[in-house]
Amino acid sequence: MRNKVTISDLAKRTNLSITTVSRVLNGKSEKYRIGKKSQDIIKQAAFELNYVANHFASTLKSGKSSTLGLIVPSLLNPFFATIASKINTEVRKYGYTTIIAESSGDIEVEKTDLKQFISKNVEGLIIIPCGKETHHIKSNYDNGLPIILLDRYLEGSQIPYVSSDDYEGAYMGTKLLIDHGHKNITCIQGVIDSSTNKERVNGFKSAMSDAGIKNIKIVGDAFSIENGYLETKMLLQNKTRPTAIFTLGNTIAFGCIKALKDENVQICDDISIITYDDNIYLDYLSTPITSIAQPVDIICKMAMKKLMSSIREGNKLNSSGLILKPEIKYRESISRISV
Amino acid sequence: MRNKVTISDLAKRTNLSITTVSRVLNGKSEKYRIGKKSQDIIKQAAFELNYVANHFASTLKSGKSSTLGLIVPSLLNPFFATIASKINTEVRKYGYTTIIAESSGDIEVEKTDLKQFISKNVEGLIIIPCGKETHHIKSNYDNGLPIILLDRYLEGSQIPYVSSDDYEGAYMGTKLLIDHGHKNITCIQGVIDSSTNKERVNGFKSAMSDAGIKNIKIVGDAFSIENGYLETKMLLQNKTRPTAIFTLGNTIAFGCIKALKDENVQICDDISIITYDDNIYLDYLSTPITSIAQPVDIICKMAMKKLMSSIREGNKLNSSGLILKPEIKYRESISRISV
DNA sequence: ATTAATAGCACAACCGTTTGTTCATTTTTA
DNA sequence: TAAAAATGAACAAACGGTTGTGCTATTAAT
Repeated sequence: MRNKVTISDLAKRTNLSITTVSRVLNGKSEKYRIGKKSQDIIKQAAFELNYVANHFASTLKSGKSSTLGLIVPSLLNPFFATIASKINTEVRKYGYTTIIAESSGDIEVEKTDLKQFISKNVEGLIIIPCGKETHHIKSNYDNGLPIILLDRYLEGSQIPYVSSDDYEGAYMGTKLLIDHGHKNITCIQGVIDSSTNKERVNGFKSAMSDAGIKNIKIVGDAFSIENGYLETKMLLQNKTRPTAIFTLGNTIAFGCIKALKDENVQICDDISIITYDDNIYLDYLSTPITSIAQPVDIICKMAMKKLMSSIREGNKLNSSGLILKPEIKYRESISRISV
Repeated sequence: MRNKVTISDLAKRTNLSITTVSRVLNGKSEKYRIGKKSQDIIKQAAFELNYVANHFASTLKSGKSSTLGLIVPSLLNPFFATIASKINTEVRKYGYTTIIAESSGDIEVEKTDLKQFISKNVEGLIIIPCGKETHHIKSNYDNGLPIILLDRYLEGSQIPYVSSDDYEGAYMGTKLLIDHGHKNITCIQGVIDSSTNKERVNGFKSAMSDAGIKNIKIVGDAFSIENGYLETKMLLQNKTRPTAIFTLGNTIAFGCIKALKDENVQICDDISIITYDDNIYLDYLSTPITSIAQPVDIICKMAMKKLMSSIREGNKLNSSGLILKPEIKYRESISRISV
């Protein structure tokens, strides 16, 4: 089996002590006054032997793992994959490493993942929670582990989060539809328990009420293609079809689009569509779909900034949420209808 | 700061030795004849204190990290994100954990990632190599670390891989175009150095030659939307446009589609398209694009099977490649033209 | 009633680092 | 020139587990 070169190999080779080698390699030569010559010898040897410190040993001793844990529902969803990727590159800038886990939307898996992360001494956690259960997260947060929630927050948990203003976004989207003359709008929602969904639904409702529209229809229960597909299929059975559909997530949107296609309903011409969450592929569709885009990039950067400062300065993250403004990506899926 | 409960906390609490606690918690009670009563006491205590073994300490001692490293070019590309997700869930079944790194297509990053993985004692590596450089990987492989390449292989490296038959796939795709009467076909390729690309290009060429077509046009140099976009734009400038385009990757395809749209060229009617790599979104396009789909699921499962057996039995992976058959996903982007 | 076997558990070394402290030299200061 | 300060490097104790081996009480065998 492979035999890794250890710090003591370097010590032997250079005729210096393990201590000295460690210090040089950790950039503490100054602090401990290691001679320039010794430094060079050690560095050279480390290079020649291609030495890489055993991460476990150093972490065990120092307690610093330089590792952050990220839990996302699924990488299959491009929205989350994008977040994972951005967080990943962002983390790298700080000299940290990310370990990624997928909860598959299963709270039990999320708990297991969390435990694994803890056992790996992660210094901080970025979580897109998949349920409304908060205890497993909260207990670690209360214990002093820096944690930040992304995209969704956990009600009443006091755990800091960064997300965009889902209420506002949904309000904007709905208003856009209304301003185009739509009154008969159906909203296809995602996981009912999620904060994200709740906010969006509220935004939708408010916009409708504010416009004096009484008939508020909300259907669905999952952020999935299937949900979008099924609900749309059912919608199309109704005697009076809606003139517009607001899907609260891009997977839902794609399911909806599929159903519309199945039934030969023209997007925009027959039914207008707007969806929450942008997705690059929305642009390539037969009819490009207008969307409410979250500033994913900023969200990730902000989250990392907060998290890292908490880790570095050891100050507890203030439990407030940071909410960014979403924006509309105008495309061609909304028609203007006259009453 | 959070103070984790350690094994010695359990020992104290149960009035048993650290040794005994460790053995019980590791399921070695039988082997070391620990009394039933002690077992219960220990398990109970562990449960109550929510004990999680320090992963670093145990790995350090045992050498077994139960961790696999996965390096993909980028999670932004749904194809790779899918692989990451599948590998991730597959690995979980084996009781292992995956750590994911993105090389961003940068060989230097790939090297750094690799080093990090090594320092984390990964027991095995799954890599989608981004370049043609092989040394950093090969040296670890030769050292006895189980490594398996996915999707692409490294020429002359003898490192085992699992991929689909790119030559065959490209041949099939090209033939499909030819069978529909196309002769003037342009192929937009990806990274020229990659094995994947080479095989596909060869498959394309062979199919063309076999059909007696002399005029073989190949352009492009990256698996990116931009490359697809730019090359297509240029193609459209030519006096005689091709009647069909074969894009060698789905990102390229999307770039191509965008360009076509820009120039108001109708897919299928004006120019036929087929692309390598399936993508769920290909189905939602104005004209659904026919593709050569790799059996991603099987590829991931096979790779894991090989890798795990090598890790478990300690037998060196035989350096052969496993090549699976791709298949055509028929959609609506190819027109039949008469000569 | 002895001795041998077995059950039940603890000792202590070790995994590869980090780090407070100590020790020996050399240089500076008075 | 003796004492103080600065320089350069090593000792040894952790970190939190794992594991070969040894020790003591029972129980079984003779």
